[in-house]
Amino acid sequence: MPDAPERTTSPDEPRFRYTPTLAQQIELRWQDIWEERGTFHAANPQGRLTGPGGSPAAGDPYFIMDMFPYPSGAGLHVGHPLGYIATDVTGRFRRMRGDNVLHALGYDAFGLPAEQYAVQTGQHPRTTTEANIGNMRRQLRRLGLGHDSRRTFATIDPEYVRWTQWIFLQIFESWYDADAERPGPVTGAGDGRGRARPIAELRAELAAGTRPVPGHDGDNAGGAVWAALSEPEQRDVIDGQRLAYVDSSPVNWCPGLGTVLANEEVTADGRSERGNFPVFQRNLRQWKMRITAYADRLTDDLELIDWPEKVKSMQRNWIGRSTGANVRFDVVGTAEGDPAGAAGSLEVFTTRPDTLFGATFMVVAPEHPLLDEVPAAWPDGTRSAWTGGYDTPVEAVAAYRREASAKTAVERQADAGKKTGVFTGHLAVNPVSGLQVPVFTADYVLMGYGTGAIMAVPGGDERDFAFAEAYDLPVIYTVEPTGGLPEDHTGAYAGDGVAVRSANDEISLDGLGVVEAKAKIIAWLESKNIGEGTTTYRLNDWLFSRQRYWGEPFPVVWDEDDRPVAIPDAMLPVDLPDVPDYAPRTFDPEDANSEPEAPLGRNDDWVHVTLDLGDGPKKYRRDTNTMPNWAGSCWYYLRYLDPAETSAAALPELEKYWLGPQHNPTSGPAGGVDLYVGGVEHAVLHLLYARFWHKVLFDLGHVTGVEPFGKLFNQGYIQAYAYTDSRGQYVPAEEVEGDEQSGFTWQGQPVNREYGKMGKSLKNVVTPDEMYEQYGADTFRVYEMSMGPLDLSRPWETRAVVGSQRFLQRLWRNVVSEETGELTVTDDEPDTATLRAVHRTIADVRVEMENMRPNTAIAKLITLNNHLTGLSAVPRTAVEPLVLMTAPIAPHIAEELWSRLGHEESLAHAPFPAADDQYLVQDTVTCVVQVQGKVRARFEVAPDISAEDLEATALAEPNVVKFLDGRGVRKVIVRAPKLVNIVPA
RNA sequence: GCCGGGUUGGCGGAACAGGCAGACGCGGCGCUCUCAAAAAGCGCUGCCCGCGAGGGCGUGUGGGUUCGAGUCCCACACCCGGCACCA
Repeated sequence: MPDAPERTTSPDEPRFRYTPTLAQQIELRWQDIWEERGTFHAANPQGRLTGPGGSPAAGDPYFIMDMFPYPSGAGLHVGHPLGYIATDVTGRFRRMRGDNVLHALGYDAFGLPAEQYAVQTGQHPRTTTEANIGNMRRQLRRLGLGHDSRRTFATIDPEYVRWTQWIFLQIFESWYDADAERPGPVTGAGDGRGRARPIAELRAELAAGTRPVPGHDGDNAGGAVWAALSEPEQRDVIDGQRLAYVDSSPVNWCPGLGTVLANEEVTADGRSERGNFPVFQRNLRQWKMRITAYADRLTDDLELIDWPEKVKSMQRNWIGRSTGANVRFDVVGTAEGDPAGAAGSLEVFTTRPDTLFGATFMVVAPEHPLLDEVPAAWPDGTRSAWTGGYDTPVEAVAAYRREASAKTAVERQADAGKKTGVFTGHLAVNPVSGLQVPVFTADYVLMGYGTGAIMAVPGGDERDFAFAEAYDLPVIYTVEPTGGLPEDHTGAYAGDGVAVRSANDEISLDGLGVVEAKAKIIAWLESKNIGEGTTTYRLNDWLFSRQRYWGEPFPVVWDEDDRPVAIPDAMLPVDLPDVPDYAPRTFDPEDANSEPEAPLGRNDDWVHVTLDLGDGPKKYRRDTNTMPNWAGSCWYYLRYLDPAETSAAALPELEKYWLGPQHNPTSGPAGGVDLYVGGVEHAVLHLLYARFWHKVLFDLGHVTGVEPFGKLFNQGYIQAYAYTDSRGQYVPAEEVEGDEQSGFTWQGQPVNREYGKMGKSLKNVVTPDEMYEQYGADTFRVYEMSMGPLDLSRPWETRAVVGSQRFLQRLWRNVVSEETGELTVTDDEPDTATLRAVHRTIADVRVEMENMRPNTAIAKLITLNNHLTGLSAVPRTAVEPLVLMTAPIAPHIAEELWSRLGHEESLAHAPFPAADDQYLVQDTVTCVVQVQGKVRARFEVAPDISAEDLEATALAEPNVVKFLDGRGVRKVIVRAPKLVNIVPA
């Protein structure tokens, strides 16, 4: 039986009780008043955006931001607004403290789900997306968020797209000069060198001959080498240096979605994060961004920002910096009739160059180019176990490569640890020992990391050891702990120790520790020009194109030589064309050999154009890719400064004021948004990409700080229980009865409880609209904020919401008569106990709010409110501070009470109460007496009691005497006035 | 395996800097008001023993430091999240 006692106003309920109906009236009215008065308008230091009533900027700028929503068609559930309420509470608090608070909300509206939803409903994505934004705006407005409505926008707005494309072109028209001096803070081991510079400067330096021509030998003095190149050759050189570039390399192709994806959008088991389709590695010509040029700065500058350690470490891991050396091994032609002859050299990356003497074989990834040619016959000494049963290396390698490419990421992962591989027939020369070592190919070496080849040191690496064991390869231990390895030692030794067996005629590492040995061998390798110290990253360049309709078109056309040409700024934005069909061309998810087909290519008139880009009308082909939806979220914080600005993405003066380094007392040297709240799911996606773009913009002089987000806060998620019946079907959660002890039932039958997300299919969704209806927005806000600390995930429990409602009802009743609606407060002086309670609460609530702990702030407000409830009459001077302190959390009821208390101005800008110290001192405090650490007595004493008096009083306590039980006193610890601890003899 | 976070009543959670464990809320129990119920108000509510005064136990487990440990140190177990054959 559903038990749903609808809580509506019953006839005999007092007329002026704070009911859901009244709450709703109050809330809607104040929302209109705020909007009319522009209460939450933040004032820019200059220009058209001013504060409430046209006021100029005053107070410290404080920029607070949410990760903006993606307007899906599903609507909101009660979990979504959690972060928005939290930022609103903080913003309202800071505003009352006198800060100039910038808080607004835009919409992240391009992307796959919006497109899929549109395809499903058969409407244009713009239509459905705009409808979704409208719906979401309505639901959020009802929450009473104190946003500056003049500053909202969506990433699909043509003016916004224009600047997204402009930033793309800034990146396209830049290159990374690793030697250029860089302004701004120096972090990590960095030398403050390396920054993006305009391509025009590169071209000028190449022409002037002050810089060698990349990829072309010869002395470019006077620009001779450069001048000798043809114009197309020059353009190829330039295009190869751009921070946004097109190249053909292995990318993630997802036939099920019909698009390529960035590494960050592919899960560890090789599937698309969205849709969970298989992803295949394919060589395709695609746009990339040279994020790897920023790998060091992206790692090191994490020191400058106040972010959760978890997110910082996820970014560090993702970038995956490791230092070591590249070492080149000569590869020898071996068998007679080997067509390859001397096959040149094989370069490996190692973090342990000090173990070079222990390299007894080598391994290259199956995709490694060395395998394109292998010896025709097995060299002498080839063991049968190495050949995989094939007669020639050619067959063996071909078979292994086939096998490896057919393996999915899942299989590859499942096989991790189990070593497979095959001898390639190649032999290489260990440059320090002179030994010829066999070159294997095995899939435990990845082409995408380092050089795709390793020197295998089975004595020092577990994986190499496992391979050596499987293929019967020699093991040399070159590092031993002091005292040597035990007789029965088996497996690799990867621990600390000193080098042994590591000497030749020219160099000896023996006796050196790992660190010293590394330095020495690197110096030696460099002197012989067979290797050098280097740093490698797990991070790869960011794949930036998508074969989708619903995204920003690239502001680039291709000329008749098939080289990219930027669209001039004045011709931006490049709008999305009308196409007959905007659905992506998707394929059988398993069909790795399908080819991406961009929907923008379906409009010939749009694709093939004649444009005058400054050198007369010419024929061009437009780029038919679109940008990933991360593009819009990479810079939206800048647009809040003034979304209507037409001369720049963001005006420098505004950027400096709101985002620059030290723009307020708590802003750090990197500057950035003062508080950025959102879920942790974007740790290596949006948050990494946005930092990258920001650094490019910094290098090019468009922003003054090196980081976009000074402080990041990850809010927890609201979870919910879901229930399944005996067949495993979900049943409506709101109709389930019972509890943990008695068990849960639905319509009389026992059901199973699960804990997790809220979702339609789980039949446990609770919507904000239901909460507005049944309790009002203020109660909903109080409940969400009181559930626990903001960074913790916790279960939603609708029946507990009533506690928050009772609090507000009691607060209402402390000011207004439920019977008559008249004000009930008195102008009498509060008694001392009340004054103390008020000022204690003020002092505490300030601290809790400063530290973003609304849950404990609410607890203290409730305590004060309950104290006032117990009084025969509530003094105005006691309840007014309470109303003000409640305002950030429950703003509507607070405004209403404030206005009924006779104040004409909104309290949104009223000063937050300040505690008067004289009421914070108690005239008595409770002293606790412990005997051996256990509390045995307590009594009231004056706060300034002397240690001697306190000790004497404590020792005289009857219960203390009883527990001392005649034993003497060994020691007395006195912490006047609160504690005495007596240690018996 | 590595990295990050966590484990406190029936439930969500408090506890500043090592000093009264369990604030506040939900739920539960009792009382007041009421013809009755709801709402509201008041009181109690960690577990165990005891009529009571009171006592014993108690913050995942085991040890340690300390006059005193939820808090600090060591070891372990379990849970959540991330990464994972990254050379």
